[in-house]
This record gives sequence, structure tokens and C-alpha cells, in this order.
Amino acid sequence: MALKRDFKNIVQDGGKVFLPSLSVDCVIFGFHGNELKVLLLQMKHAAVHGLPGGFILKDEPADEAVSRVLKERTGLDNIFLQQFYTFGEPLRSDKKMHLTSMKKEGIAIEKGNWLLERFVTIGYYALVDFSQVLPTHDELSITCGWHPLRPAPALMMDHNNILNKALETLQQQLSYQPIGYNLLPKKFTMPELQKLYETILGKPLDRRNFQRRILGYGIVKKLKEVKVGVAHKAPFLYSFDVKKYHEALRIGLGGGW
Amino acid sequence: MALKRDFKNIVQDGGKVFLPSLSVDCVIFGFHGNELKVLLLQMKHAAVHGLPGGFILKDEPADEAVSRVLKERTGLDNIFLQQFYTFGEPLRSDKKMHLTSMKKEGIAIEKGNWLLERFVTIGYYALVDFSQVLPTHDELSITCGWHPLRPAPALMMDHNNILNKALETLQQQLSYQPIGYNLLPKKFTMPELQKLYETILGKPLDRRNFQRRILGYGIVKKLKEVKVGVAHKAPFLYSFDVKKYHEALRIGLGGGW
DNA sequence: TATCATTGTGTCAATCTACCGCAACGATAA
DNA sequence: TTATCGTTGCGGTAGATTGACACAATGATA
Repeated sequence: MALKRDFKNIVQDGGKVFLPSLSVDCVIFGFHGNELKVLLLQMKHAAVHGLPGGFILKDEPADEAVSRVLKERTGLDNIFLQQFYTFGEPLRSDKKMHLTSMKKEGIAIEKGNWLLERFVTIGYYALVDFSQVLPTHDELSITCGWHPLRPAPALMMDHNNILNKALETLQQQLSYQPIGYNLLPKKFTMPELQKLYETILGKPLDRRNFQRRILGYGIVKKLKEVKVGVAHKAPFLYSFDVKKYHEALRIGLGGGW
Repeated sequence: MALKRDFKNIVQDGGKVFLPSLSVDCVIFGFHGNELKVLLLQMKHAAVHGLPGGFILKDEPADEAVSRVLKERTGLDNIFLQQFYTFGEPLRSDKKMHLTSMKKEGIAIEKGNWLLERFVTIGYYALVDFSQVLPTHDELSITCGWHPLRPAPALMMDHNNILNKALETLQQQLSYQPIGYNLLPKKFTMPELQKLYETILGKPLDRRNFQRRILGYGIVKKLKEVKVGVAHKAPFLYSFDVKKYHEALRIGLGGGW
């Protein structure tokens, strides 16, 4: 029971190694079966799910703390990460829930324990290649897996709120930033890219105009191959022009003024 | 010396009333003389300026902490506030600076004092009506006043970084959100609104196209008055259609997909 | 009364968007 | 083997939007 021992340490000594009153939570988006999915933990002691999250080591950058959590839950390094909001409501965390969990875990937790304080959480979203992820649950959960976004399952505390805000941010960023490099495999088809956009936005787009616009941005290159082993007409494969993609990330797609 | 006594209390007992390791910093934008300005404190013990900031009470929403700080520095309530980023680098705060300040203030500060810990800061920007602000400095500064953005003065710690990020966010938001209601007086002219946009973006816009676009959004109403006492042709006055303005804040200006 | 800076307004061409059509293709069914 | 069918590649048009531009009206100042 290494997990349990680890966790006991966190409960009892976390106050010494982590920044107090601060946590990070992560909305991990993946794309599969023409659907946008989110990686969730099935909690052990309540019939709810939760976002992967964790704490920040005393001398660790917040971004790195998130990378650490992400590595633990997905097995991946170098994930595309975007901080989107910090949730600072006093009543957002649920002390009672923690108390109950600890009790059921058989871990002593005293009044004044650092975990019973109010927590402000920094929200990040991550975009990952679905097929590369190896979901791994943590000490307080029994499974880790992909879930649909519409409708999203019931989440603990204010996690539904966090999830919604993440999605909203993602949708807005779609207007002035390229997206897809982190969600799709190296080679992809135009219909796949379109489906991704459609799923994030939750509405259909015109095939031809979509292609015109995307190609106009110059962030994807048409390859000389077509997708094989597919029913119907074989679509061409594309890949991102990494240089132009990153330039577009920097200066935007020119939608504004 | 009420200020000093207050501050001594904060140094010595702040750890009991504030959330540890967390602060808020605020970039307050105002518009005056066809320029975008930012409200800065001139620090007492170093030849630098600083952003107004503060700490979060143990049971206070983060947003409210910012409102409190804003009220103290500007005298204003109900300011437009937007959280834009949380800065979580371990080395962003400067312990030595605090030590020096306290020493020069003649306030005892021991090793292990809560102010010497690492701080993560939540960045907000505020848009205010320049003419309504009564700048008021705090215990660690000697003046509070408006400063130009280009170039911005040298700021302490990572405050230049925070300021830049705020401006960048503001520029992006301009593309898909209405702006101006909080920066301009109730009645304003079209050229004034345009100058505001131009200043934020840092580039000139076409007069006629600007007007067409703004009117197209339907967020401003033309009044039946013209500005009086001005040289040259008197421009019409406009005011925001508050209802449509807020609707546009909610659903955006429709620039995207 | 003339001058001048600034504002209000209209127009045209280029571009973009919504919408539609059809041939090519390849797996599947007959 | 051939016909069918769903999907893709490619193209085009009418209408709306955007960008570039010119000129008359106004009112303080010279």
C-alpha cells in the first residue's frame, strides 16, 4: 500500500512541503470518436467525479506542479498547458468532504490540519493526444478515465464550474489562436480537424469554408499521402507547419482590429 | 501615525488574518489626454514604482480583496475588474526587498515572518474613469499617481511583467468584448471612443470604419446633443446602451467562428 | 471674412461568408 | 464483377462585410 502511505504523509506533513491554501486543478481535454472528452477521477468515498489536481511544492513553479500532476495522471510529458482562471471563493472547498474521506481512509486528521483550511485553486486546461494517454488514478479515487462533456458527470465541489470555465475559455481562444496541434496526431485529415473545431464549438461548420479558412492561415501543410484503410473516398493527410503554428500562437490569427 | 501602526500590525499579525502565500496585484487603467495611463505607487525605500496590491482575508473572496484594495487606492466602488493571470514563479517575490523596507521602517521582522515566505499573486486589471479617481498611497509608498504606459516606469519585482500581461490581455479582449463603458464618462464622443481603442491597441484606426463597426454592434446610442465648447466642428455625444453592452459582454461580439 | 483643423457621411472594390453542385473515389452489397 | 452509397476534393455564386478613400459641413481662430 505505497499509495496509502504516501497519502498519509501528504495529510500529515503536506503543510511542510506544499504551499498552504493553494492548489492546482486541471481540465484535461482529449479528442476521440468525434467527441471532446475530459479526463476525470472517480472518487472513492462519494458518488462523484473530480478533476485531477494537486498541490504546489514550496519552491516549485505553479506550472511545474501542474506538469507533475499531469505526468502522474496521463504518463505524458510536455503537454500543452494553459492557465485560465484562479478560483478564490471562500466556500469553494468542502472541509466536510475531506473529513469524511480521511475517516473512511482510516487516516487521522486533526482539527487545524492544513487540508482543512480554505483552498484557492489555480485552474489549468491541457490539450492532449487521446491515444497517447495512460489514465492513472490517485490515492483518493478508484478509476481515472475519459468522460463526455455534454453532458458532463456530476463533479465534486465547484469542479463543474471549473470545467465550464475551461471550456468557455477554450472556445474563445479558438477565435484568435490556432488549436489542434496538441489534440491531434502528427498526421490528420481535414475532416478530422473540422470535427475537432465543431466539437469544441458545439456547432457544425461548412466543409468548404472551413478548409479555405484553415489553409488561408497557413498553419497546416497538405501532405502527399492519403489516409489508408478507410471507407469511402480517402482523404488527404495534413500536418501542422510548426513554425507558422507557433507564430500564430504568438501574434494571433488576425481576427480583431 | 495610524498608517504605520496599521502596517506594523500587518507585518506582525497578518499571518493570522490573511491567507498565507497569496496576494493580489492590480493594474488600474485610466484614460486621459488621449493616453492610456496606469496607477502606480512610488515606493518609499527603493527608486522603483509598484502596482497597488494587497492580501486576502481568511474568509474573503479574492475578488473582494481586490475591490478593497481598489477602494483604498482610488476611492471608488463598483469598479470593472478582470482577473487575468496568476503568477506562480517561486522567485517572483523579493524577500530582501521586504527585509530592507521593514528595517528602514523601523519595524521588527523576524526570520519565519509570514511576509518572508514565497508569494503567489493573482493579477487583476481594472478599468476606471480617470476623472473620478482620487489616488491615495499606502504605508510603503510616498505617492500614488498616474503614469504613461509607453514607456512604463521601472517597477519592483515582476510587476513590469504583470503590467505587460495585463495590457496584452486587454488588447485581446478588445477583439471579442466591448470596452469603454468603464473607462469613459457617461457621455462621450465617437473620436474619444476611437482614441481609446487606438491607445489600447497602439495603432491608428480608420475613422469611418470604426464608427460603422461600433454602431453595428449596437452598444452605443447617439444622443441628440453635441459636445460644446470645443474648437472645430462639434462632435455628437454618445452613451452606452447598458443593456446591449452587458449582453455583448456575455455573448461576445461575434468575431469568431 | 478667410482659414484651418476636425467631424459627419457615402461609395467603390476587394474580401469574406453562407450556400449549393458535382465528379472522384473506395468500401460494401448485390 | 458491378452497382450502390457515403464521403471527400474542388469549384462557384449571390449577398454581406470590410478596407480604402474624398468631400462637404462646422465653428473657433486669425
